[in-house]
Amino acid sequence: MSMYDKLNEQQKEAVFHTEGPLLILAGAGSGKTSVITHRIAYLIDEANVNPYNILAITFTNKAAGEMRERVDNLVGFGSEQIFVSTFHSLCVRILRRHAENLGYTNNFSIYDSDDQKTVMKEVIKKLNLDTKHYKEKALLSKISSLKDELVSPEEFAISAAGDYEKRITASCYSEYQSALKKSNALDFDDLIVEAVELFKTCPEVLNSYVNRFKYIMVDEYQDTNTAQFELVRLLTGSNRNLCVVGDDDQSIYKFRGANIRNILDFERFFPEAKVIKLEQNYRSVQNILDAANAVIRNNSERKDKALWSKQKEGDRIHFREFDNSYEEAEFVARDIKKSVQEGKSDFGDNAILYRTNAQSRSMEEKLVQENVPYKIFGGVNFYSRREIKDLLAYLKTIDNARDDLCVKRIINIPKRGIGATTINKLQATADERNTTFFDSLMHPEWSDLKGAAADKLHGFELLILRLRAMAESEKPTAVLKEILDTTDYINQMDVEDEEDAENRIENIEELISKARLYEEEAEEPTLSGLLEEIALVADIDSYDESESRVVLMTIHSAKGLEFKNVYMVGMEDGLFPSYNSINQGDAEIEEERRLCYVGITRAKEKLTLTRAKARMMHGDTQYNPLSRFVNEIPRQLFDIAPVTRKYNDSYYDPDTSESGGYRRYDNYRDDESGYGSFKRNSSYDGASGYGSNSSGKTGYSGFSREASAGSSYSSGIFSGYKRPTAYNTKKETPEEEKPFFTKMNGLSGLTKGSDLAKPTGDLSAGDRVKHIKFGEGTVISVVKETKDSKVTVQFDTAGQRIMYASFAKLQKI
DNA sequence: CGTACTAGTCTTTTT
DNA sequence: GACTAGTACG
Repeated sequence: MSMYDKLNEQQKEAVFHTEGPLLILAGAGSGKTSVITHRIAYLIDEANVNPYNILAITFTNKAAGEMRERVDNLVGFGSEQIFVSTFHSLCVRILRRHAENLGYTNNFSIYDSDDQKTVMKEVIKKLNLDTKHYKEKALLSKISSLKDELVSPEEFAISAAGDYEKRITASCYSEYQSALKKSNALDFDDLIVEAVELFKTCPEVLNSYVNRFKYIMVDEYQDTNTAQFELVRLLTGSNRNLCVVGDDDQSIYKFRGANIRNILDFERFFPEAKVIKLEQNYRSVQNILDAANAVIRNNSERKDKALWSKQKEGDRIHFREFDNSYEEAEFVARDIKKSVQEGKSDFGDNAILYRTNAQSRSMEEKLVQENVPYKIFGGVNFYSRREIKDLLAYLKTIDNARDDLCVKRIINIPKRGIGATTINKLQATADERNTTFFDSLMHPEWSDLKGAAADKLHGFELLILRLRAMAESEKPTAVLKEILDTTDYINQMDVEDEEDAENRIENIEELISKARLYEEEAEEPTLSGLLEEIALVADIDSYDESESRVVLMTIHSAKGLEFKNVYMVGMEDGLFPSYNSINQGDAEIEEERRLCYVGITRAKEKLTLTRAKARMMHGDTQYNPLSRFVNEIPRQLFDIAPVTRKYNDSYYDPDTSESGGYRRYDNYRDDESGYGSFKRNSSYDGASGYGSNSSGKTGYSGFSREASAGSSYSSGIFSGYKRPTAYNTKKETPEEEKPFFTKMNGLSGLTKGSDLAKPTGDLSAGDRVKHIKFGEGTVISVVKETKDSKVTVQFDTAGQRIMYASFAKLQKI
């Protein structure tokens, strides 16, 4: 029996079709990954294709790794030779090699969105534009979509000629590009655009890649934009062995430039293309599939498909409605806990999916309270934390001398007495002489700076030069440690309190272990390589399905994943679909609907939809009607059907209406008394017994993004918590490598003011206490330490925790 | 030059 | 409500 026997007819057809263009329309859960990996195996084993000639492009690094692993299991050897990568890392690899052809050096920096903003802000200033009217974010998003469509600054300038606003945008675009180029930097979009540019201007370079990549596969093809398509088209060359896999119903990245035409027009570009539809779903039970089909049916622009399954009917879809988001979260947390306790699932089988990252907060709070282990993906990026950005800016400065942005970021970190005045002078000189900022600071006399100011600059210059020399021979981690040592960074950080300091130190440790991991795994570790890897990771890349923790993420992030139990929370019009899409029109609603379809089809066995009648948004309470998508699901599929209502029902009265009515959206924003903005402040929260948050000013700020159940977390400050991290938690730093920071005075220099050591009242064993996050509990023991007391508390619902009294804000009751 | 306070923006989604 | 950038003042 061969490994291809378990494939169905359509899947086999796709696997065995090796020559010529192939479009696979793969419905959700139709065994798409299996087809891709088997096809690669078939190419290697049966069609005698050299693995070296295969290129597979995926959406995330995680998907790339998985694909390689699965191919590895199918073919005996050679899978490491396959080039599996994301669009962005593929382009970086190519560009590093040929950067000179485009006027960059091969150690170019990659700018993230924060960097982009900084650059654009300077552009706006330089062009003397009104900062009130011209927002860097809006300009950047416009520029980004131009790049997605491969429109150059010059081309856009021509098309903008007659339009004043457009002309302004055009000049910003052009200035922004030259600023990047001067800094030897590329933004995310440039990676693709410049690779295409390279191929168009250097046919011999393109040729070398066409010769190498004789067989190309693109996963999640519905999410490619015009630039990415062009790249693939060029790479395919005359080989024409391009296989793309996608599902137009799962296209959810239009806002990022994804062009649905790429899928709809594939056959126009490749008239000889074979098209195969995979319509049998292997993932979900029939009820879930029926719900998904019922929702997506309401979209008009789609390739016709009919998902079917041989699976059993399964559970009904669960629907629950709550008064507010706290009750919603509490239900989900308890429902998961119950399911695990009854042996129906493992924590890791459960996923909580939401439309916006902000919704993770209330979920997190209740999960902590119920002692449910979880992991949140997305949200604030690990690498955008201040201390991490600082250290990376040092590394980038060392790596790429032309990166003005980074130099300016760290020139006064830690404080060296080099202020805005000096920086402005140096920048002016740099502009005048058309050189880099660093060059300018090496010659203070150019800017008429002497005495103390010049000395300080000289000191900084020497530091960077020394570190740069060190980087020539030493590993990135050694350089990183040297930076921390010489700048005394840890002790110089200005921190809010000890907890903040702990947080940041852990983040820095995390960065070091990430660098160490990179050094161990990379064939040829370099500083540029490390920085590149950091720039291109996604949070989701660290998802490990073998971990026993509830997964929290946006529906966008969940694409491509599957879970036994899925909770889709916040099913409210205004949240999902979002206000923006509702105001914009049908195309946007259809995209939201596809998102809903993606969410539903993540579930294998159990799908639970929840909705809160009242929800805090932007600081005030919103009363949103039930999501229209829930109404699109036939009521017989639910265990408890939602109260149906018509779209333009009478207006909503929170006091009398049982489950929310529906009001038209026309100008809801202008009409203060209208839909959506009933301010009732804390009275509402108070009534439901969840008002605690308004009093504690720290609110959730000390909250972790990762937690684990059980008592294994009983050492270290703020036990029970792990800091936010983008990394695989399985790879803990080995114990013996940890003491790195102990030589630096630890925390002693960090503690600011005396309020930290102030006792929270004398606690002793047996006292009943209340904690802002864990609720009530009993003190087990109190251990006095030099500055503080370590208190062990047995919480009624959140298990046993050890915490420092002064930070825990324990209230005696 | 550095700090502390204020005002504005944000929350739709991300490689 | 939370975070950030910008500004006024010491």
